[in-house]
Amino acid sequence: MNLRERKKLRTRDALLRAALELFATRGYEETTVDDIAAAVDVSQRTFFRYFAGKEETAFFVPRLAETHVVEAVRARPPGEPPLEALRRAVLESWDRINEAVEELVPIELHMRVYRVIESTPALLAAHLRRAAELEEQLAGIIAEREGLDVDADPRPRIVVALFSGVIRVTERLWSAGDDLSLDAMRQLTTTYLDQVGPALAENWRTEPSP
Amino acid sequence: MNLRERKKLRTRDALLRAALELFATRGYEETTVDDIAAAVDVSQRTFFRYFAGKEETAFFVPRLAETHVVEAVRARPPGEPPLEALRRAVLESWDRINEAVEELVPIELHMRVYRVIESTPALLAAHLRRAAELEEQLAGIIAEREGLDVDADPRPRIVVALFSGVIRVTERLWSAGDDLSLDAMRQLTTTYLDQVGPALAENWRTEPSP
DNA sequence: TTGTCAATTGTCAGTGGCTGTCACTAGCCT
DNA sequence: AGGCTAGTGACAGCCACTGACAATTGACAA
Repeated sequence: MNLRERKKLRTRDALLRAALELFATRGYEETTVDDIAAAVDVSQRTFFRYFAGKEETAFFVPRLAETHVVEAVRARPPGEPPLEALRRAVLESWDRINEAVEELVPIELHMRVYRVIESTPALLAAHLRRAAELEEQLAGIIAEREGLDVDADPRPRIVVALFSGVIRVTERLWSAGDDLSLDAMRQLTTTYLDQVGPALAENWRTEPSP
Repeated sequence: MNLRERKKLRTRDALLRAALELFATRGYEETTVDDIAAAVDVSQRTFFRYFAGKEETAFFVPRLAETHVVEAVRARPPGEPPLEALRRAVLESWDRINEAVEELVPIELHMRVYRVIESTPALLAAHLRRAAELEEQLAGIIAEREGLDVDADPRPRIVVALFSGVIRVTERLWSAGDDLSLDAMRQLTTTYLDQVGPALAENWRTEPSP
């Protein structure tokens, strides 16, 4: 790796960390891009050469997490019922996610930023839009697993919608609570998913759609 | 009603209609607030005295619809199972929604704007955030119907999350399709809800939570 | 009517996010 | 060593949005 490229990475990471630190302490709206650039001693223009916008810095870490979740779902054994696959994938991927995140920024910082995301209207909106895109991706994967056409059979999109809905609820509760540990999240998620599990058919194949 | 107040309403409606017309034809990002103000021949500052932001004009009509849905859910007989109440409330409220909308702007225009909302990232994000707020409201109503505490029992938030997830999927499909009629929407919604219905317990009370 | 008061509006100036342009500098490669 | 190019800073400009103040317009009483 070049000196040039190393320098670039260092600048990007510095910008990222400075931004997150400022968001977590001062708040998102209260932080200007100039503040971030100044904290790293680069021009505002340079900031925009590394990130498409202020928002992107806030979602840099979540993006990592999403990637891992998608991979985890893809890695699930094909025999597993869809909802089960989603559940296990999510629960299992968190450990690896945590590792990957820690390499970039302290998890503790990410946690604080996550709370900012949930409590800042503009960021929450962006978060939900990203979640919607993830849903679309997952629906595609589920459909493929089951050998279905996403646009012909409603079920892939529906399970994913149901599943994501529950995840959203737990995310919100978790970020609002005072135990921000991984275990708390896992606990909350299983509890909430268990409220739906018994109510959903275990296997589509034994119950063909009309 | 005063001349003053009548004039105000006229200005607001003119701004609203001009904005929606411009969004529908030119696109949201391509329309500046100055364009909207100019179309009505008022200053940009005046626009911001009627609407908190450009976004608000795009969601003026959807806000109406949300109000009606909430009322429709509130009006459901208490004996009805939660999911059933939500389903009927939504399906039944559309007629009244359509009437109320038509008094403000041509429905056809609203339909076109809705497509713009779904296809403009910034608007889609805002739409999802609003939907999340609606969910919270509905969860409260459901909890009250069932005599539960929203924060103690997960079920209200979960049904609403599941229900809303399905509605979102149908909204997207509907707005992407080429039949923008009410009947098409109703058809799509019932079809999709029927895919979940049999999979969810009919009544919580016969199946107490753990 | 007319004069006074209050609401509505326009103008102006300024902030913050974001983009295009251009010249310059620092690292790369031969 | 020196030309090439990626990365940067400086500057100008667009757009959404806000605050402050002055001008205008409708409301209402004398």
